[in-house]
Amino acid sequence: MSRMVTQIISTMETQVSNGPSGTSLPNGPVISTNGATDDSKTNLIVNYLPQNMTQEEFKSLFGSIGEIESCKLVRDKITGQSLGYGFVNYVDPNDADKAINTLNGLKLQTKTIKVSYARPSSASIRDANLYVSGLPKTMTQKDMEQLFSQYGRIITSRILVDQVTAGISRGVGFIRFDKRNEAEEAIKGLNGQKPLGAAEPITVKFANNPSQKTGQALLTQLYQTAARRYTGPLHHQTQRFSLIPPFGKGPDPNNSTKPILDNLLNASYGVKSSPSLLPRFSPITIDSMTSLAGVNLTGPTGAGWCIFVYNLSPEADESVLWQLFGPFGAVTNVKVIRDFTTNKCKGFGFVTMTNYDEAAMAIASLNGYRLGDRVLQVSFKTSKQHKA
DNA sequence: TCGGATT
Repeated sequence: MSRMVTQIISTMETQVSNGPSGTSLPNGPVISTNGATDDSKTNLIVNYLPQNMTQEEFKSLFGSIGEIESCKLVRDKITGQSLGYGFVNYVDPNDADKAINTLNGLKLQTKTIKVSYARPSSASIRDANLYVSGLPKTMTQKDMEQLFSQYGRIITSRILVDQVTAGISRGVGFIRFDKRNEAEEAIKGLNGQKPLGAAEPITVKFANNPSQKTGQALLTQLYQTAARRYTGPLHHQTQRFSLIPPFGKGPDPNNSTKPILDNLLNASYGVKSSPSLLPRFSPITIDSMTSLAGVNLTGPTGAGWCIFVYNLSPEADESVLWQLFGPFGAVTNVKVIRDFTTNKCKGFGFVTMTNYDEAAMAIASLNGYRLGDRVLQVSFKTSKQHKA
């Protein structure tokens, strides 16, 4: 990769300013009487950035609004992976306001970015984000906020919803408090407790960093994107498995916009590779973010299409699922269900794929596929364990 | 023979 090595930024939600010039320019930073800069009207936090957006793309997008004093895409200290958020400090408060008005809610790939004023940097607001699971499906975001608000000021909250069933709660969500100690109190008070009228207790814990996809999921998506760019969809394995024609050829009555959106829906902004046998991955910089800005992605934006895989051997592991499903398209997650005590596979697992047609092709091809001495049963996951 | 979930 020839890309300039971007700095690895700590996981702290802090903005390190390049510092004021020391003189007060007409549109320059506001200097308070004690000499500290007041960034409250110029400094923005940007959330839900696409996983592979680069510092350069980030700066390019927000620089299109006005002069930037400093900006940072926040990355994992160890892996260098984007944590999906960043800070932009404008010179002119009017530009900060303009950025919120024009860029908040912008859809980029599968994300809808959030642009808002950043809170002043402080140690006490770090690690104040909670992950909540086991929520009753009927509980709304407002209900959840009400439950948690007794412990402090809530900055953000969210309940994750199922993409296919049009917004049914997945029973998990997030609550970010203003202060870490408020979050700690909420864990003490609510973890393992049953909300009023709920049948099951909820789990409340500190959240992981955003978008911590497995490295393998990222690699798989990169591979898919790169390979398809030059050879079209991988169908060598499809042909081995079935007589179904390769997908991606000819009109697709179910999704006529797919070719246009293909690059955006997949993991990369763009991957160029030499047309050799082994793909090389060298990200390219797109010239203008405006090409992305005009596109509104439609359809599922959530987890993807969940596939149930039955009749795996007790020894099966995640890698077999990656190998089986990866050739059909973008796989975002695989899971082998294991017995808690023996740690052996219970005979089934799940695979999540981004695109419906690829998931359908994988199912059509892999259902009935013989893996060792077993015949797999593969289908879309049902919502409940009842049979048809 | 259909989990656990990480914006």
